Amino acid sequence: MSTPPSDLELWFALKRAHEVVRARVLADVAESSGLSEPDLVILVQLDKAGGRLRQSELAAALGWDRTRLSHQLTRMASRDLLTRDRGATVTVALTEAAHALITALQPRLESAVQRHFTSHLTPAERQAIGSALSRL
Amino acid sequence: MSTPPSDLELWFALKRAHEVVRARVLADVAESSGLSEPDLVILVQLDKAGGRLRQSELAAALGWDRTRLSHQLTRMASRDLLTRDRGATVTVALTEAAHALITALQPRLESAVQRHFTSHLTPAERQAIGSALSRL
DNA sequence: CTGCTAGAGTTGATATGTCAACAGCAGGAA
DNA sequence: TTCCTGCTGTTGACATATCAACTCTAGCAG
Repeated sequence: MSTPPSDLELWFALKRAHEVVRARVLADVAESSGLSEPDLVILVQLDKAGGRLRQSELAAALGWDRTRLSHQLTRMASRDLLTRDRGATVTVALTEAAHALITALQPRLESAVQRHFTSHLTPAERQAIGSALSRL
Repeated sequence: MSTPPSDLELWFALKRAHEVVRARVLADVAESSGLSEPDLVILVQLDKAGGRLRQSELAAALGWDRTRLSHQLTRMASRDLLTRDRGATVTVALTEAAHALITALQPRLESAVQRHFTSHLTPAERQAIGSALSRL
């Protein structure tokens, strides 16, 4: 019934909602694993790819730039979450420990996302959001 | 036609879309004003409130915690974008320069948001996203 | 008055994100 | 060969985000 949101209001609403959901999901993840958001997305991506990827492929899959990824991988390698094999190109691989961690974590992550995000959507909203996001 | 996205995929899609749109809008804003994202949201909020707010009200309006806001305001005050008047409580006010800046910037910001975000949505998607976001 | 408590802000340490500059290397063109 | 050029990755500087610990002040109970 209230006036429909302006473009700007819609944008700020998206930012706000994203921040809120992100904070809640990450709080769950951090509590059960000690992993941060960048840790998480990198481990999930590597796991999905079978445990190893060329660094540039990882960057492309995530949509990250080289610098950001390089810094993050340096920090993660220092915590023994992954290894870097340098050749003409660099290959990143999960460690045993990280593989076990991410395997155990996935179910919790899915339930957290469902609890804090998708469960609040109607089927129509879910469909609309899915199609809109895939287009952006 | 492809399988509908899982909860997790929908979540990662939201994160990715948010990052992409954010980067494009901010690139436009930064080019025309030199302002960063936190600069922008704070200036917009202050401007909307008439140019001054108690620091705690600003934090509540943005959904930011005290620490984050305090650090950010310190950096912005050092660039003469705002002033802090301390009494029993702290009042934050736009400077002349910042008010002029944000006034001139609003039209560009709206067009950037429209160009990079809302113009890609169908009316139905827009409606669904608006209602879903307001609920989260 | 003393002491307690809650709210508001600040500070310092550390993690993360962004930018510009650089290094190394492969594949050609000259 | 030498010299480009593009691709990949690193580094250092700085901006931003997060966390824990701290100060300060206003109330308020005893």
